[in-house]
Amino acid sequence: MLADVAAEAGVSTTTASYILNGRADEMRIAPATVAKVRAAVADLGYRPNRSARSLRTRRTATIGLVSDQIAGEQYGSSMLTGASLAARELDHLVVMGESGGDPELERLLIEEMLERDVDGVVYATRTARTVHLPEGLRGVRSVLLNCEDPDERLPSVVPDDEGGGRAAVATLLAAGARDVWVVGEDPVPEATAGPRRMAGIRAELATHGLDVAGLVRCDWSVTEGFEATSRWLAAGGRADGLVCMNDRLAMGVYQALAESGLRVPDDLSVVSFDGSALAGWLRPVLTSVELPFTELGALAVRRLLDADDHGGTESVPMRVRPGGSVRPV
Amino acid sequence: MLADVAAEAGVSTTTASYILNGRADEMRIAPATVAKVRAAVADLGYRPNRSARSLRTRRTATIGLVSDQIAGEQYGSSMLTGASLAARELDHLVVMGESGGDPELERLLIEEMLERDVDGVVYATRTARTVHLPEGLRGVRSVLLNCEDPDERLPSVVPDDEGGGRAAVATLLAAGARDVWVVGEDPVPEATAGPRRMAGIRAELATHGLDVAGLVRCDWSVTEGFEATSRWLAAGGRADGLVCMNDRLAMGVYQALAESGLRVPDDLSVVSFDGSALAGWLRPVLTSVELPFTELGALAVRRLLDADDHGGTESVPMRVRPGGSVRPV
DNA sequence: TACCACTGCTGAATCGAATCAGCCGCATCA
DNA sequence: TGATGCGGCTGATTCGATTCAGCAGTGGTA
Repeated sequence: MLADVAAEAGVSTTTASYILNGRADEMRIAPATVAKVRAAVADLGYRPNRSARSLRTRRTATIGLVSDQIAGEQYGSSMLTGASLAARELDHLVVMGESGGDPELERLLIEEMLERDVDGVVYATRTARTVHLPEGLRGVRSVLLNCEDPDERLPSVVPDDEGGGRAAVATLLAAGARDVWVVGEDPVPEATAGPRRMAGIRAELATHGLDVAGLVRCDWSVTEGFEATSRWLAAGGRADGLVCMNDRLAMGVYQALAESGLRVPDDLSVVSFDGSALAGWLRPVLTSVELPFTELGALAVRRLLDADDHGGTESVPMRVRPGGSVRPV
Repeated sequence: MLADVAAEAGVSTTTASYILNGRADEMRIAPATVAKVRAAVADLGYRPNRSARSLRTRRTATIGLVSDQIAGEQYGSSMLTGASLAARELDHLVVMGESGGDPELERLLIEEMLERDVDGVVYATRTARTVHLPEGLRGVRSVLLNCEDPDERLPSVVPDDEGGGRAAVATLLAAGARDVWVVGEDPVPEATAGPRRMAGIRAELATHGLDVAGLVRCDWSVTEGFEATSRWLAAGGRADGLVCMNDRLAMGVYQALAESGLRVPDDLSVVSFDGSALAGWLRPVLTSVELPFTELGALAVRRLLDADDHGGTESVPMRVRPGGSVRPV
C-alpha cells in the first residue's frame, strides 16, 4: 500500500500520493524526492487500491455499457470490441450488462452499475433506433450508441445511414444501372436505419433525375427476402440494380435470383447494407455498405470520457465494401 | 449512507450493517429492530456504497472476463450474453476486456481487473483450444471458458465436441447413410474442436462397423469449403453423407454441390457443427450440431462463483439442431 | 448474595487512499 | 531587524462501509 511506499522512500503518504497522481510539480516536490518515491514504487511493485481511491474520489476508471442485445447479435457485438479497446486506451475498463430487452432487468443493471460508481454509461441498442433514456440514467453522464433520444440533447453515436444509402446507389449508377429497385422495408416504428437509407437512396437517384423504380416489401430476413423476391420475379419483376436493406435479406434475394436463373452481376447488380461477414461468403461476394460497428463503439466511449463533449448526434460514415455483385463497367 | 439509515432507525451503524448483511439472526437482533431498519432503508432509498464495502471486504461483486476475441466473433459472442446473465443472477457484474490476441494487452487487462479487486476471472477464447494460464492469473480464482490448460487443474468449461461428433454421425446413420465423408481439418495445433469431433465421428461409425469413408481436407472457411469440395467432386468424389466441420465450411460445400447439380438432401445428406444462424439461412436449412455458447458462458460464471467447485473440465453437451439437409427416412 | 449466561445492542478501529490546512526553514526586501 | 514569501513537505481528517470486542440489563442457579 501507499504507506509502505512512503516509508520505503522516507516521505509521508501525502507526498507519495501527490507524486503518484502527477501533482508533483503543482505541489513543488523536489525532483530527488520524486525519484525516491518512484524507485520505491518500482521496488515494491506497488499497485494502488482502486476501491480505496474510489471511496474518496467517487471515480472508478470504469464505465458501464448497457444494451438490449448487442453481444448476442451476429456482428453488432463488434461495438463491444471497439468500446473495450477505446476504454483501455483511456485507462478505463468496461462493465457490461445485457437486458435482453427486459426493462426491469435493464433498470437493475443500471442501478448496479451506478452503485459501483461507474464514471459514465454507454446505452447501446442492437438495431439503430430512437429510444427514451431510461429513468435511471437521468443525471448520469451517458452516451447513446446506435440510438438517439429525440427528447434529450445527449451525445449520441450512430451510423450515417443516409450517406450509406447515397453510396449504395452511387455504386449502382456508376455501373450503369438506371432501373433501381429497393428490397426490404422497416416495420418497426422506432427503427431509423430503413427510413434514412431510403432517404439517401432517393436523394442520390434524384441527382440523376431518377427515382426508385419500385419497392419489394419484406422484412429483413433471409427467408422473407427469398420469398418476396421470388413473388416479385414470378410477377414479371425486372430491374438492372437492386438495393437490399441488409445482407441477410440479400442472401435470400440471391437464392431467389439463382432459382429463376438470373445471374449476378451479369443480369443485374446487387448492393446491400451491413458489410457483415456474410456478404463475403456469398457467391459472388456481395457489395455491401458497411456498418462501422467497431468504430461506433470506440467513438461512444471516447465521447463519454471527453469532458468537453457537449452532446449532439455524430454520424459515422458508412463505406462501400466492394464485392463482385455489381457489374463492372 | 448507512449512518443516515441507522440514525433514522435509532440504532447504531453496527446494528444496521448486521441487518443489511443478513446477520440479524446470528447477532440476535430483535425483530422489531430489524423492521425499523428495513423501513428506514426503504424510506431513504438507501443503496450501499460498493467502494466502501470493497475496501473492507476485498470483494466487489464483480467478475472479470478476458478473452482474445469473443465479442468480435460471429456468434461466440453469445458467451458474453450467458456470462452476463448468470452473473446478474448471482448479483455480480461483468467487467470485460478483449486482448485481440496481444499478450501485452492481455497482461494489462488482467492487471487492471485485479487492481479493481474482481472476485474472479473468466479466461475465454474464441475457438476451443488448449492454453497456458496467463502469469497474472496465477493464484487468482479463475475459470477457463472454451479452453483448457492441461498443466493446471482449473475449472474449465468446454463444449463436448466428441459427443457432438457422435451425434452428427448418428443423425446420418439414422437417415441410412453408410458412405460418410468428412470435410475439413484443423490446421491449428492447439485447437481441440477438430480432433475431438473426429474422434466422436469415428467412434460412432465404429458402432456400426464402419469408418470414415474419406476426408476432404480444407480449412474452415466458406471459400475453402467450396474449392476443396469442387475439386473432390471433379475428381469423381461421391458419398451419401457429409460431415462438415463447421457451418461456414458447409456453406461452401452447398455452393459446390449446387454447381455440380447435386441436390441436398436427395442426392446426399449434410450435417455440420456450430448451429449458427447461418445454418438456418441456407437452403435447405442445414442440420447442425449446436455449440451451446450461451450455456458455456453462464456455466463458467456459475463455477467461478461456486466456492465448492474444485476444478476439472466440464463438457457441455452439443445438440443436433435439425434442418432439412438430412434425407428423411 | 454472588456468579454466570444470555439477549440485544454499540464504540471504536479498520480498510487504503486523497486532500485540506498548515509548518518549518531559508532567502528576500524594506 | 523584522516582516514577507516561497519552496518543500507532513499531520490529521475523510470517504462509507465492516467487524471485533465488549457492555448493560435480566433471569436463573448455587
